[in-house]
Amino acid sequence: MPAASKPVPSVWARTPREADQPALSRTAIVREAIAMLDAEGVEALSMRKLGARLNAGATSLYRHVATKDELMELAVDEVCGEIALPAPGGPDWRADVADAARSFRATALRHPWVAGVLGQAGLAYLGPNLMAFSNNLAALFTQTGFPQPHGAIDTVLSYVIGMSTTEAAWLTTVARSGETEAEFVARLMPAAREAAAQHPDLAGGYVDVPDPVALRDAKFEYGLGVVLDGLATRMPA
Amino acid sequence: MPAASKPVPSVWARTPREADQPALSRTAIVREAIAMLDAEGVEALSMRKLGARLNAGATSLYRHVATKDELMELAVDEVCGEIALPAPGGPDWRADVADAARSFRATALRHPWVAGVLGQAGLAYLGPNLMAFSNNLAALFTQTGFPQPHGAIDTVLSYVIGMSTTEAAWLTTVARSGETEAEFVARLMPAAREAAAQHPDLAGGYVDVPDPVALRDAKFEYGLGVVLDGLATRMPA
DNA sequence: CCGTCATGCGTACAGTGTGCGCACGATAGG
DNA sequence: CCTATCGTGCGCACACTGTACGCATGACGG
Repeated sequence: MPAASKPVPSVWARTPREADQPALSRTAIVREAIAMLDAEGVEALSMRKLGARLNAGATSLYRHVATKDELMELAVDEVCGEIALPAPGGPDWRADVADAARSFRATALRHPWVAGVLGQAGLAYLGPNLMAFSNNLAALFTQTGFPQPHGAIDTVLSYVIGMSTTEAAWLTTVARSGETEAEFVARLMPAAREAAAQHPDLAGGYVDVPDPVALRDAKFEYGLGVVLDGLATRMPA
Repeated sequence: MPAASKPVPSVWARTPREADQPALSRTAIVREAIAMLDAEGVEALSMRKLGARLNAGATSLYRHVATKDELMELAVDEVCGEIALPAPGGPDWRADVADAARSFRATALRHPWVAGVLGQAGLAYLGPNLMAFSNNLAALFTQTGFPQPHGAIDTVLSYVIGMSTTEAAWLTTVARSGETEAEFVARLMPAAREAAAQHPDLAGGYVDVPDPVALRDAKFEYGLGVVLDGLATRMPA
């Protein structure tokens, strides 16, 4: 019988589809992709592994998602939905912009892959949540009569994306080491100091840090203050 | 004769190694890798294609380079060597920092892959040229008695990296379209305007741009001015 | 009851990074 | 001069990637 060449041992033993599973859906796929990205980073996400986590084959995902790049775009936008948007028109534009920036950083650090992907994609991602964030930032400036709102948006966004990308990359490296951030810093310090010996003006950056998290927070706040001060000088009285 | 099973048709017909070729070397590999990255972007670089361009097999490269990641690190640092470093201690720290920032942006746009790779790697890249650039920036601040030089460095770097990454991603998208930047902008404008209809505060950003290159230059200069102004308020008189 | 259709999956293809071991030319030691 | 060693390049192989194609299955509307 040529039918015996089929890999199925018997037609009668077929499992009649596990219908209790919520089946595949675009939102479920995106949700699980984000979970994988958060846990293992961007290069650990493959369509096969993602399918396996959803009790599905790799190619089944393509019924709901055109391509892996599209999936990444959806994941990025989904994560951007976590950014808190301050209500525009408040009395203190400075505080509102700062809150938006902090919220962006916080979600970028919660999902350490998103800043890098977002930066590399540039303006190609036009998802609703990302657009809403940009628009919110714009509203914060326009509604207070800022002269060049688009320059202000790009300036704030560039600073925040640049800082968050660098920070997220650092956190990824730390996470891969399996140590706490403080341990990792302590272990790297001698090598860094030796490398900085050739570059005396950098040496001041390699002092002992008792609380690396607080230091990163302070660095971000410092730069944010610088940017906002610079913008404040361009705000008419 | 079992020797006939060898793929070599005859031992006597063997080419005696083309010794005129400059042979493989780490610097030649890195140089050619940069050329490929500039021409076709980061996802078009494969060890096999790179080997082929050097008249070599893929695995031959591994005699000179431990891994592809290491090759990328070498390429990034090599490119960072193109950044012009202003002499520290000049009378106008503002102009010097601005020159360093402009030079960084210029090389990042000449090699549109480098900003993204650099951002994603964070502080993991400690090549000499990158260290020299950081140190130069540090020297520009320390030698003028700036109070928090490391905060200033991180602020400027974050802004410049963020802006350059976004710009480079945009340029990559434009290049892949095969059109000029002006054509590409014109073609995208209707879609962008329609998308911005839902986001009225963004609408002002989608006006006709006669000269996109000049507009990007102006945007960069605006943000750079903002950052430097913010830093200037922290400089003691 | 019988198409039609959306959905999942098995197979396959071209391509990736890279470990392994062999073959070769040059070079040094007897 | 012969021989042992060594650096270099390469062929092969492995595990893995994204994704195109076509079939099987069950749900659903006529």
